[in-house]
Amino acid sequence: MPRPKPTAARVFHALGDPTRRAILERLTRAPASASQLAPPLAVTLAAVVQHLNVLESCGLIRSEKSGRTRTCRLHPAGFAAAEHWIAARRSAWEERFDRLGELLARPEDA
Amino acid sequence: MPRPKPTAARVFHALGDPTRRAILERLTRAPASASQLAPPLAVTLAAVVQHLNVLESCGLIRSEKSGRTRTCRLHPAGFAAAEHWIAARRSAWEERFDRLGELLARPEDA
DNA sequence: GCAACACTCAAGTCTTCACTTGACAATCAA
DNA sequence: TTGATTGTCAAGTGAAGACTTGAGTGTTGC
Repeated sequence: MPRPKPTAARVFHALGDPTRRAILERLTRAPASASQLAPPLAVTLAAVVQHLNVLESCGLIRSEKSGRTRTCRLHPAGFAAAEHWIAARRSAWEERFDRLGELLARPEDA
Repeated sequence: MPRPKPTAARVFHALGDPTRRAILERLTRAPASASQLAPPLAVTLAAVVQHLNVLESCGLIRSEKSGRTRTCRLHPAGFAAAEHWIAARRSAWEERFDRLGELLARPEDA
């Protein structure tokens, strides 16, 4: 099970797919196995496993195998990577906005 | 110019593409026109415009045309949608985590 | 007016990727 | 041991979408 790195790029790509988002929504409620996740999604077990690999490879979930079942649970590292990316863009935007406001508020004595 | 709605689904799909993320990075520094954005991206102007349409349709940027040039700037609505989605998942996860901690910390007198 | 510019639109190509199928491995339970 | 369960692997298919090309529209400046 390769665990490359939770970069924002990988995370956003992972979050772009509706099936994967549905899996994450389900896992916010409780950990689950692949065979538990598949039925409500109307896809094959094999497809679910592929999605789980994507999610795990970018740090959004962790899974551990005991016996023949693989239990998956949310992992916040991937979420943090995405949040940081967004927050950085947002703060840069707000900073520029503030500077603009300052400029506009300055008394026009120039 | 259709402006459907900044849903998290649309935003994550938009953020999943590296070229679009590069455009957003560029726009955090300053507003820009399509022809200004294209050269460093090594794609056609037409491709850039397609990306801009995607970004605008999910609320990540706004653009206004004056004369023959279309100026694009970041717009925080789309970012907020994505942030809210992540925050909701994260808080649900943390709440469950807290309950688990409570359970484990409870004196084992049962 | 005319040429250069900035963008728009409509096909069409080509790659990526979500999904399925079918075979296989490992584990559990009777 | 045997059969059912759970997951893994390897192709292969089909659709979505990123990108290009080429033609066209409106704008600016000479």
